[in-house]
Amino acid sequence: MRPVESSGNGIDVTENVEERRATAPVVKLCPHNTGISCSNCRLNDLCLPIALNEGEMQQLDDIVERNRPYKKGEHLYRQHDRFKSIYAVRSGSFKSYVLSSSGAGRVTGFYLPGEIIGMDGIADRIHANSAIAMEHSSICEIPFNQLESLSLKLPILQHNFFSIMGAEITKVQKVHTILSSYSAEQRIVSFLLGISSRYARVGLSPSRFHLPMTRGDIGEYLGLTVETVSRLLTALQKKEYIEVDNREISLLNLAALREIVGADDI
Amino acid sequence: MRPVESSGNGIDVTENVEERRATAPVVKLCPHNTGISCSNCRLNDLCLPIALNEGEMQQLDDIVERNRPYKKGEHLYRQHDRFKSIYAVRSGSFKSYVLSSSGAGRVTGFYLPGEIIGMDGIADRIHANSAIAMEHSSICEIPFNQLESLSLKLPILQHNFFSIMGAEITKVQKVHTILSSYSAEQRIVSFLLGISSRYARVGLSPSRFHLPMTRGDIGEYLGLTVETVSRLLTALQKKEYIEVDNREISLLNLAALREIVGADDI
DNA sequence: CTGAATCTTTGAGCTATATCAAAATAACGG
DNA sequence: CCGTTATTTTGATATAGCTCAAAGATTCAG
Repeated sequence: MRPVESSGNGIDVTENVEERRATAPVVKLCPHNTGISCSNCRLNDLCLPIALNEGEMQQLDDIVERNRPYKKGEHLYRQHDRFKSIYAVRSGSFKSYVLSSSGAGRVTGFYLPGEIIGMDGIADRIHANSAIAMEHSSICEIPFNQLESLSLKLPILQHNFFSIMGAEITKVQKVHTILSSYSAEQRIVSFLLGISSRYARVGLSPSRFHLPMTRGDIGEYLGLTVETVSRLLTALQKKEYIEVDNREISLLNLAALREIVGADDI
Repeated sequence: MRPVESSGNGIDVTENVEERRATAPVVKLCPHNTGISCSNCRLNDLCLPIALNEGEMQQLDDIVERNRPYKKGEHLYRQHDRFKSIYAVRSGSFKSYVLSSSGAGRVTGFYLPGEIIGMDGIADRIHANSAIAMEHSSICEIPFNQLESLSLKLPILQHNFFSIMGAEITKVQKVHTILSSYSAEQRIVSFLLGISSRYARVGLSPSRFHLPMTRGDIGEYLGLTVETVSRLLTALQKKEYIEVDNREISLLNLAALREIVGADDI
């Protein structure tokens, strides 16, 4: 009944990554591996190094720190920590969240492979969020001061980083629109379509994927309760727009889903 | 009954700016004036030129274009326009918004003096929003390509712009939290406190200010209806936490307002 | 200054989503 | 493998904020 093995043990995720890879060339490397470098990273054409030549990429490579993998539940940084680095997700996934004084945390973002996390600390050198691994994950740490220095020497790198920050602004603004004007159903669908295209970006299937986050996380992120998230996933399944098997999601009727959010979404 | 003249004619705003100036040194210059330069701009210590020396500021000045003022309702740029520049608001105010295919626009941001608008186009070189003057306003246009080039030469400028973009990310993420977890009352109060501190930043009174936007704009921004915005402003007035006279707002009980949003806000 | 258009307020009722409760399922540490 | 804990689902009920409606106030063009 379960079509794809769940990622419980933190290793099979890696296998899924290769297994579900769609179009991009497959490089046979464990993505958690620390022996990797930017030039042989399968994500280098959608990360900081885009369009850098070999020599430039080498210079970037020299400042990147590839730490040990993070276990599920480990923090990358915590709210109010001094900001030191930004991080590129190499494998696995993270969520960022804030704790309100009233106790309850609110999820502010999800970060999938090829995405940059930590930019919430750039402005005032203090992280505004906490970031935690949702599964066994690995990252490339890029010390920000060194990135700034290198960006002065490599115009393309500076340009790329401006673009990455700009994309983050656009992405968060999009969420603003979703939260301020979409119904619960539209939020969920928009979320699923967003995850889908983010997986597609790194060569994974856009129509069949594993959600690394809980229903509760999704609810916090979208401003809904767990119950509403659960009910709506069930309802969408009943309509045969999606298939839900715990955290495995299949998008069965893309056209209908796009219709729900109104075509200008994602 | 009306303590401060409304900004209907687009000129008295300027007068209010000087009149309500609190602590920063007053430079007697019409803020709409085009003869201004970064070095004598009263906003230069909270805009792009922070910490630049005279020579550096001159170089920045050389790429800044100071166009004619914008009349209320004029567009600075429109959704899908080619991205060319970012803009620093020198006086007046703008709002950014997106149009959904379903017709209704949604306000995505408000931009007050000393703030930068237009970063929504950096990532893919197409503006994701439209931007429109909410009153008679003037801006400094900074062509982005030239800003990038100059940033390679002036480390402090590069640093400042990274910080400004980082601040935009943090600001929009904050709105995410507000929309996903605050009640209507908390949203309104948070909004008022936010406007207050943004005015304070440019030396205006934090406790008494003019709202340049309509109730409808506020509602779209906060994911509420006009009616709810209106009702809640009335209710807050009834509690004597604020005083409302059309678009003139006085914050009467800061402590109570902060209590409502839960202390960790703003 | 005048009339039209826009914005704001207020009321009455409705509904989408929250809340509360509890059972069913899955994940996890030992 | 097993008991515990966390997550997910489902149901019943409550309510915050929406919708519809209409009057009042303000702004704006001419």
